Amino acid sequence: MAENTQNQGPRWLNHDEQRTWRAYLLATRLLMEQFERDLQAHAGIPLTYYEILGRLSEAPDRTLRMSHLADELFASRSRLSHAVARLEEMGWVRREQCPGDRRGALAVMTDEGFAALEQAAPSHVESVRRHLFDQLTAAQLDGLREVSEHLRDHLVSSLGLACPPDAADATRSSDTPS
Amino acid sequence: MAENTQNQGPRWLNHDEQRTWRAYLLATRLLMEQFERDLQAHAGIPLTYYEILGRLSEAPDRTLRMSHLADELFASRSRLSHAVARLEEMGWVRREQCPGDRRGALAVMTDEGFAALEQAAPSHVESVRRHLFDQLTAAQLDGLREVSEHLRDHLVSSLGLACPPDAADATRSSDTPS
DNA sequence: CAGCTATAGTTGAGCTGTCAACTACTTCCT
DNA sequence: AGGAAGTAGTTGACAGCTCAACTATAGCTG
Repeated sequence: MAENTQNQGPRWLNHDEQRTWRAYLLATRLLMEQFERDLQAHAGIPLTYYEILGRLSEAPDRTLRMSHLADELFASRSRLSHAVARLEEMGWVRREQCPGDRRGALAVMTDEGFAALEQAAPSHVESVRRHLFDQLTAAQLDGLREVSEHLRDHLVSSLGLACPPDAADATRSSDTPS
Repeated sequence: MAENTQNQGPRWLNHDEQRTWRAYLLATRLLMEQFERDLQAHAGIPLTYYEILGRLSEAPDRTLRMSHLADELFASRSRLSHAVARLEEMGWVRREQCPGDRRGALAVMTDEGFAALEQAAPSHVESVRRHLFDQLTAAQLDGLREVSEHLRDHLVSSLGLACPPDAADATRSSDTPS
C-alpha cells in the first residue's frame, strides 16, 4: 500500500537493487568487523587509531596539527581529540603547543608509537590482503577503485554543502542579547 | 627498510593497491556515516535497528526468534539482545516466550514499530538512492554487486572456520576442577 | 536417569563514537 | 583600537558495540 500515491512516491528499490544493497551492506560490515577484530587482536587498537598513526608516521617529524590530521582522515575534531587523548595515554602520541598559533595543538608520534605501528602493520596488511585483495581479480579491483573514488568524491563534495546552515547562527549563545 | 627480509616478508600494498584501499575505506565510511546521520535525523534510530525492523516486518506475524534474527543479520546475540531491549523501550518490539523451547525468546514487532518503519523507509531509501545508486552506472552497480557478493561469501565461510577454537574449552569455568 | 555438553539468551563493564556546549585565540572590519 | 565572527580544540553526557561471564534449558550418551 502507498506504493505510488501522488507526489512521485518513494523510489523503492527493485529486486536487483535490493540484492546489491544488501550484499554491499553485509560485505562491508563483515569486512570492517574482520579488520577491526584482527587489528584489535594483534595491536590492541581500532582501525581508526591505526590510521591516525599511519598518517603521523608519514608526516614530516611525525608531527601534524590536529586540524590537518582531522581533515586528512575526514574525522570530526571531537573524534580526533578523544582518539589522540587515548593514544596519549598509551604513550604513542604526545601533544605539543603549536608555535605561531596559540589555539593550535600538534600531535607528535612518539618512538613507542612508531614501533607499535611497525609491529602492527604486517598482520594488518595481511588481513587486508587475505580478505580483500586476494579475493578479487585485477579487473574487479580496478572497478572497485573507480567506484570507491567516485562515491568518495561525491560524498566529500556533498559534505561541504551540508553544513553551512549552522554556521550562520552558531555563535548565537545566551549572552550579548543586544 | 625491512622490505623483503627473509621469511617472505609482509606483502605490502603497492601504490595502486594503497590507492584502492584508501578510497574504499573512505568511501565506505562516509557512505555509512551519511546513512546513519540521515536515518538518525529522520527516524531517530541507527541503521542496524532499521534492519532489525525490516527483517521483522517481512517475517510471518512480524515475529522471529532471537537467534534466527541474529543469524539473518549476522549480528552477535549480544548485540541483538541489547538492540531489542532498546527497541522494546521504544515500544516498537515486544518479547514473547517461545512456545516449545523455554530457553527461546521471540521478537514481535508492534503496530507502532511497523508504523515507525513505514514512516522511516521513504527517506532512508531516498538517501541510499541519492548517495549510492544514483551515483553509479548500471555496469558499475553490477560490478559492485558481484564484488560484494563474492566478498560476503568469502567472509561468511571464513567466519564459520574461525570460531571453533573456543567451543572446545568454552565451558571450562572455575568449578569442577577434576 | 545422571551428567556432560551444547544452545539460547541476558547482562555489565569498558571502549569508541556522536552531538552539543564550551573556552580560548585569531582575524577581519570599521 | 575595539568588537563581531570565525577557527582550534576540548569536554561530558549518552548511545551502541564487543567481549567475557553468567543463567537456564535442551539434548545426547553411557
